[in-house]
Amino acid sequence: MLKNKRQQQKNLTRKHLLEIAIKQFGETGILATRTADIAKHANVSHGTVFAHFSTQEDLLTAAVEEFGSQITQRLHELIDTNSSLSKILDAHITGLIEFEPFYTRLIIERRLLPANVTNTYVMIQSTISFHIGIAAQKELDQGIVRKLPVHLLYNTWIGLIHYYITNGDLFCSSGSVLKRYRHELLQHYIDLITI
Amino acid sequence: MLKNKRQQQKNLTRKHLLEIAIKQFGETGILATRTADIAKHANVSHGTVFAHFSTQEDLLTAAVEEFGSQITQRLHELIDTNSSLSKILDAHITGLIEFEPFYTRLIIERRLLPANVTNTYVMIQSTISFHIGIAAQKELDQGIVRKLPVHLLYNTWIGLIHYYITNGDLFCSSGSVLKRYRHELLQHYIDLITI
DNA sequence: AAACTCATTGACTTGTTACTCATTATATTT
DNA sequence: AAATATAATGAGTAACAAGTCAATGAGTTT
Repeated sequence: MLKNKRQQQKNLTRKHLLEIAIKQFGETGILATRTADIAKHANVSHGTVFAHFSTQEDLLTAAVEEFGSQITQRLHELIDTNSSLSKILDAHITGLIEFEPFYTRLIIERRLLPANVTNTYVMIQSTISFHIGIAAQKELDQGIVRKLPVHLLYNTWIGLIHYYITNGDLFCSSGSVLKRYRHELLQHYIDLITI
Repeated sequence: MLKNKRQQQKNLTRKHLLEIAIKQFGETGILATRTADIAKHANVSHGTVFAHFSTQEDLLTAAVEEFGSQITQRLHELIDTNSSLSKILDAHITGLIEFEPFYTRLIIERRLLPANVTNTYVMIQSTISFHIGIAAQKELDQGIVRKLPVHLLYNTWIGLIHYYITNGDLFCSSGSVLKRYRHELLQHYIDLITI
């Protein structure tokens, strides 16, 4: 399949547009990025964008889904199912750091974006919540972790991480908030939930 | 001062515009609310908006500042300085609930708004962080609360609350997330931090 | 190699919205 | 009461950005 030059080229352009879109969304913000910006950075004409995606929303949806499958795949690779909770949380942060620019924009802007973006957001969260849930329950049974509802343990962790990400401008003027605070946050959270 | 009819009227219109703006921002979203919407709901012409505020950003800034002083004043009224940490957190939620629509939009959209909005945001957070800090330290000294850095105790609380607010669409389809989860969240947080 | 297909182009159209300004009506001053 | 000042009006302007489409030229088919 795709042996013919035209199809290959078209497919390549599409992939390239998505790649550039993800990059631009991360740098400029999702809502603030214009279709013309993406075209320019991808070295194609403005019209080409609409030859591949019928509307801006289509492009956005495709980019978010592409991002979603990339990050969930990476998280799956990073997480060892039999690890301790602490190791899983550490892997979680490692994964987020690799995708930090876009991930940051996604959690900041999600509520202002088309509804279908939420599907991807939920998928990403489910990926990690599943593993955290299992590890937390295990350590809870072993008496390592305090007796608290698993979903609240999870929400507390995500809440803390997202709080630092969404307020990254206040926590550090430039650079990655996650890199800077990962150890402090992980240590604090573990201290908090262990008996 | 302001004895003359014209000045009174002008001042009244200005206050009314701010009031309507805050209401509309809460209902429609801050970025999604157009100057024409505010004019319409305030029953004034579109031009009148610009007779009072030279730009949309000016209006936004004034509205956010007005909101900030209202909510911080109310929080001060609600918080009893000598209360337990639990009571202070409860008062905090009570205060947020009274201003929930706008507060929700503010924490969702803050990063996309003009920089000066952040000043008000920080002021609101400082108000509550001050009281929580004192109460937490007190209970920490009394051995009621686990030995953890106060700023992390605070960030965990705010992170949890903000997580529920910003993901309100996922936690409950309509109505106030804070009303629905206040007891669960407060109970969980107290369980988490007490020895 | 001629006919045809289609990815790409970029100037153009359309819709939106912040902001302007000459005009009007009403209050204040002389 | 006449002259003046100004709050409010709303039709009009300008800028921006998404989306369109006839033209182009390279690739594919016959």
